[in-house]
Amino acid sequence: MAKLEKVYNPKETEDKWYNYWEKHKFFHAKANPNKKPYTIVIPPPNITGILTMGHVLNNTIQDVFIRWKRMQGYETLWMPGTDHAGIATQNVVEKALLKEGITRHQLGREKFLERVWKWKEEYGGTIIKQLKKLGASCDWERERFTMDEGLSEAVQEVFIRLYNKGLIYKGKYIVNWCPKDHTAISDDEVNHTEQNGHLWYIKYPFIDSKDFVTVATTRPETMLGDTAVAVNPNDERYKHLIGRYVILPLVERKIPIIADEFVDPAFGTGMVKVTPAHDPNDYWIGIRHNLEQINIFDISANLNDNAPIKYRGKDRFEVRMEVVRDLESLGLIEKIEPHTHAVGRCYRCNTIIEPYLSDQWFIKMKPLAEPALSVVLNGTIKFHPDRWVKVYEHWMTNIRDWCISRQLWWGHRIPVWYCDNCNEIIASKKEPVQPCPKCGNKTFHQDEDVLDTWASSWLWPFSTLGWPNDNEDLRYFYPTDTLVTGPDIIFFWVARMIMAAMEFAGEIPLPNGSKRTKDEEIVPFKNVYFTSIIRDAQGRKMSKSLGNSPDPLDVIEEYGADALRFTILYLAPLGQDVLYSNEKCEIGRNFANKIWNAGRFLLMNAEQIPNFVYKSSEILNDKDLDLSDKWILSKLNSTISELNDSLENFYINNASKILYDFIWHDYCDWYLEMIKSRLYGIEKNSVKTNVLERAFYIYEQILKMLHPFMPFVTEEIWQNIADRKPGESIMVSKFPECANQWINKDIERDASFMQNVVNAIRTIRGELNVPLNKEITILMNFHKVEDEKLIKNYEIYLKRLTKASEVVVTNQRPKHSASSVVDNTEIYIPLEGIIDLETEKNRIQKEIDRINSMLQGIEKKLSNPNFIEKAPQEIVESEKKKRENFNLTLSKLRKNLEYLS
RNA sequence: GGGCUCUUAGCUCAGUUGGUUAGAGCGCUACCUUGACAUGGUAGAGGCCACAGGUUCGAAUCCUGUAGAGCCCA
Repeated sequence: MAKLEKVYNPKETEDKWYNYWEKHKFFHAKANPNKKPYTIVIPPPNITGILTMGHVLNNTIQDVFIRWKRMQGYETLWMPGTDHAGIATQNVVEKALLKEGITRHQLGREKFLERVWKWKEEYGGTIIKQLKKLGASCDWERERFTMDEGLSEAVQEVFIRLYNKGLIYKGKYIVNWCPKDHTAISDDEVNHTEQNGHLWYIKYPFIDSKDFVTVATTRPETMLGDTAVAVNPNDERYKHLIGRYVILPLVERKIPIIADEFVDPAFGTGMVKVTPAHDPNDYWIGIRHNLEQINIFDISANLNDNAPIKYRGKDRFEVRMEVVRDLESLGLIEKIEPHTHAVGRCYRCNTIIEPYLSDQWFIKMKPLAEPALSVVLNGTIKFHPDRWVKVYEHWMTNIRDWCISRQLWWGHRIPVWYCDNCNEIIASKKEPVQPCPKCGNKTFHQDEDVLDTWASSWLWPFSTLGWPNDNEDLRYFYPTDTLVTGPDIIFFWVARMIMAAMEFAGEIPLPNGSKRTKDEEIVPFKNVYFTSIIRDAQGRKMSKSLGNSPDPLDVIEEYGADALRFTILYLAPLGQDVLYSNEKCEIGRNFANKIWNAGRFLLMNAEQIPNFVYKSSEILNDKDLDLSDKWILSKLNSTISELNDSLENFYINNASKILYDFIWHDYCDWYLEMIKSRLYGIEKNSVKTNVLERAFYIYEQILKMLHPFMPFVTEEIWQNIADRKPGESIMVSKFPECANQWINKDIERDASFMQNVVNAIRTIRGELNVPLNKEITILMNFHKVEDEKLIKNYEIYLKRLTKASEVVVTNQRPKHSASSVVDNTEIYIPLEGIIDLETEKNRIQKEIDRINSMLQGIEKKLSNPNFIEKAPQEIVESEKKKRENFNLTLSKLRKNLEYLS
């Protein structure tokens, strides 16, 4: 049999077993009509990314579910892959080019894309390699990429169908423009932050008098694009001005004063400047009043030729100061007030967003949102924790159209062709071969823009399985079961996946070929688990600039992947943030070591019994059972049951605690300590064999339960405790099931009585400083004969666990002894010469006080007639029972105290 | 402005449908290298469950309000 080192060393085992699992294709799933499928799609990490603590949490949770279901006999697919991340990837490659002194424009679109693909081949797999270090049991043979041929086809297919359905349209609209990335971004890619700024009050003189009006603005530079001044139609102060004209200073443009409901009379002066091309609200005012839209910026937000000559080519913030100076010199600044307001920034590069008028493609979201909202509200899709339903509902009911075009080169090019002659729009995957339906021309050019990256990831749950092409895997593995993701992408991704699925997945045939009709057959997943956010020990978000994000690979190197996995699950309650620091991984490391050493203990004992060989078996050896065995089997089975319940209900953190407590405190602290009595005692070898075999069996059940959480150490030990054939693995063994017949509350009560007696004696030893090397005698005066019988039967345990030489039953209270009362059984430890009377008296007095205060609480309840009358009978009864017991205990304690005096 | 979460031991947090002696890990104190493990064992100290009302026989748990912390949306 194997010999284990004293301390578990993860470095020697992790890569070995990961390679073994891959070699035997344990991660690979195949459609199997005889089994139920269980599917998870990975939230595709960005190819520019490296593994973060957030990924560790997210993917560990997925791996736990996947490994657990796989062991339960499901055909389990964890679909992996990566996301092409349009802006991020383009930025990375552009930066690399810049080092060579070239821009992407010098290189040209085609050559640039070649470079991006080359970059992707070289570096794009980093995060995938890192996931393997973590132990992720993804089906790597199926790995997908959002720019794969198949996924690209899905994206084009969806665009064309939605376009033909009238749900995609193109138009000149004001969008969020990033002046650094030179692209539009969608509403939810803009982060709003409060910022200190100013409110400038600017005078606009009337065209026909020396008088003026005053407008207030936070962005004075945009006045160069103003085409009106607006007031609220109900604002009595300004009613008479409506229809008059003012001269726009610096520009000398004549602009009207108009009335629009949108204007808030309480803001500033109640008069606002209107810049339809550079403010979303002004844009709609402009549409309503048919105002001219004057774009004053170029794509970098420098002033363009629509601005007066002196400002052209200059940056927007430089021009802001210049405009203010120029207005001041003309005496047109009335005042400047400090003002805080929300400023939108690009989520990728933090540049301040410029509302910008441009040609963009949009998806009409309302019709897609309705069915997607109802499947969440009616519970077909469940969120964990469920409070996210409200957030989802709010967003879905106020949904706005999705700007899907991006002015980038890296991404899915929009499958739209324009007739070179008449600009007719034709949506098509390939260049049209038919002449233009409008003018008959035969040459076309494709739209220059690409699609938002999320326009491919929203199809992920079915595009990764081959959609739009029908196939067996798609029919079998769709829909997926659980999605594990961060709440920060609930709108970007989760909501849109549900919308896409409700629109398209109904057409996927069921495995038997029939049509999907029920919601639960169409939705992309049944459960969404929203993970916590990992913060540092001070509660700050992990960020590059703070340098407070540990590299998970360093952590794995130092503590082991199992330790990291277990620790992060142990720390992460559902829906709450996690405060993480590397030292906390000691929880997981120490736990792994504890389990390791329990295995080591069993193996060492196996050597002591002649001819003992542990043969792994699903069958429990139930010969020579005693209290400790029945107790641990009862505990084992209730643990299995609670563990499965916790996992079913997504209380994964609770699951980790259940395992920790059972393994450490029940199995190691009590059970292994108790079986030592028989293993080291005078029992026959056959008894020792039975006891040890059972201990091994329970241990193997433990390893299996723990495997989804700590895959490496459990595999390493599992392979060592018995002879395993090549190709066997704990990861494909059967997950423990609860055997109800072993759960026995009477046994648990008896065991806990004995444990309480042991604890009471240990407390005496501890508090009176009686070291373990000094053997003691235990005298007991029993309250119940059954308890007396019990202790007599199992006095070997009592002796071993308290280091006592004998246990004597007596009804005499000896002089100079320490005492305790457990379930009204009195325990005396004669300590002549050692015992400090004062210490012992204090100890007993403290116990008397404690019981007394509890008793008072109970008396109070029982003396309340309302309680007797209204509380359920069994509660009243149990309180009465408690009162009786406490009174009895108290009288015994008091007698003991008297006796010492 | 609207919405959501959190506030329990020195620290980080459990406490899943109201009745437990309110728990764990870390940290702290004392003792212990005993034939799995010092990455260990045994014991101990430490809590008016943020505050104020209310519902109830009974509230850490349900409701309302207040204060503080954080997040999301506009």
